[in-house]
Amino acid sequence: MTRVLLVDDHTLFLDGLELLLRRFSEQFTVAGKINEPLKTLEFMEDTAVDLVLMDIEMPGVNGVDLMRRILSRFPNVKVAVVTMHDEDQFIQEVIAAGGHGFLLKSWDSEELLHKVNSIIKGARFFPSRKKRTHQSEHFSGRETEILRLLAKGKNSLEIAEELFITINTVKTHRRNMLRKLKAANTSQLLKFGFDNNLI
Amino acid sequence: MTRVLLVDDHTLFLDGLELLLRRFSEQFTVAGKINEPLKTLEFMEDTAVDLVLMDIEMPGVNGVDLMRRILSRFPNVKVAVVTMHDEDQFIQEVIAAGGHGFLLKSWDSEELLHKVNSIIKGARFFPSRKKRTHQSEHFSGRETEILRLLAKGKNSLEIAEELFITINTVKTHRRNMLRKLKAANTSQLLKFGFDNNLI
DNA sequence: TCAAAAATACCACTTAGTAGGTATTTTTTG
DNA sequence: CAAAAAATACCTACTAAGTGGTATTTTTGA
Repeated sequence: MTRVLLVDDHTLFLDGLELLLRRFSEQFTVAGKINEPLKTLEFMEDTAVDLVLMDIEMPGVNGVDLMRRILSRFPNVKVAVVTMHDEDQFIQEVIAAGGHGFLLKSWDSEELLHKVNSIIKGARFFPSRKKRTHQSEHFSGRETEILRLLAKGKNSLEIAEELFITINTVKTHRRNMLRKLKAANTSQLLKFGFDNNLI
Repeated sequence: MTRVLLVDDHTLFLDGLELLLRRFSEQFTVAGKINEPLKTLEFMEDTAVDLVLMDIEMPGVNGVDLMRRILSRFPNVKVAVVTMHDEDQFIQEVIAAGGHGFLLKSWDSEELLHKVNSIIKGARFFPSRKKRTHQSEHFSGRETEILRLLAKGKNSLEIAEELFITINTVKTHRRNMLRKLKAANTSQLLKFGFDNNLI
């Protein structure tokens, strides 16, 4: 018997997952459904669970951070993310935080349940990174740094002064980022940055 | 007895809403759950429904357009949107399309069910626009529309062509947005848009 | 109905960004 | 160590963005 704790700011997600777990398998009990992510640890102090399924994009809460705290306080609990978007940045962070899986809300019931089962049995599941490598060669450290300053609204000259380099260098970095993304302008670059949580 | 049709690309949403409707009220039957939005009309030709609850942000499908087609073919059916984001742009479009309500997935079960009940009884429900005026200061509908196109990486000329206005007008709108935000460039504007869920 | 807000439009000018090429130095890594 | 990747830098030319001013028409809300 696997006791599952569901954490999401969306009631519908909580209900949906509960129904899914109950309908397709006798193996699971829903130990709790938590609407306010910050109360997760508090709940777990009182109630034993084997698996936490949590969203990662929740208002006012850093999902990865919460996951880290859960794993640090309860090292034997398995924690998997169930989320809307399969963004590489998140996936990497969840792996780094020691999470046990990265599942997508868009999957059908069967696939979702199959992955959850694998995780219970000790497997870890993460989407392959193929998307990222074919989507873009990734940005270097300096490039990402400049991207973040762009997102703050700085222009090339301001960035140059802040990084103690010339405006020529900043322009070269910007051009290289645009080329890598096949983007025509900074707006597309910023959208990529926001979507992939680089900013 | 109200026959409800659920339309969403996310299985979890379909299951969640079904559970919600069944648990809290005897009044509803789920006439169908549709995972592929394009098959909605086909389904409705065969099966009578009283209320359609549909997502509006679905890949490859224009939700507002689908709503329009449903209402045009079945004028007596009530159609409400249930979605993640309460973007004013969408709300206005749904109102214009003749929809009966705009509900948020983030609401708790009680609130959601209450609104659905009101809609069944003939009410129409849309989030007040107060939030917009206080949240995003003062961007007009047209301004927000242009902001979204900017976030897609379009330049002024492309936006002008898409909206059938001149580039001068686009530039005026952009200038007005920058002025309202006291922003010096489009990057700051985009950051504001992303941070405030306008994009 | 009437004033305010929004949407539309044009001109002239300055500044910043984009595109192409090229090249050196530093750092990383197999 | 040697090759590859990253960071640095400069040049020219062209394009798009941003600034300031002004004005008309349309829509909205009290």
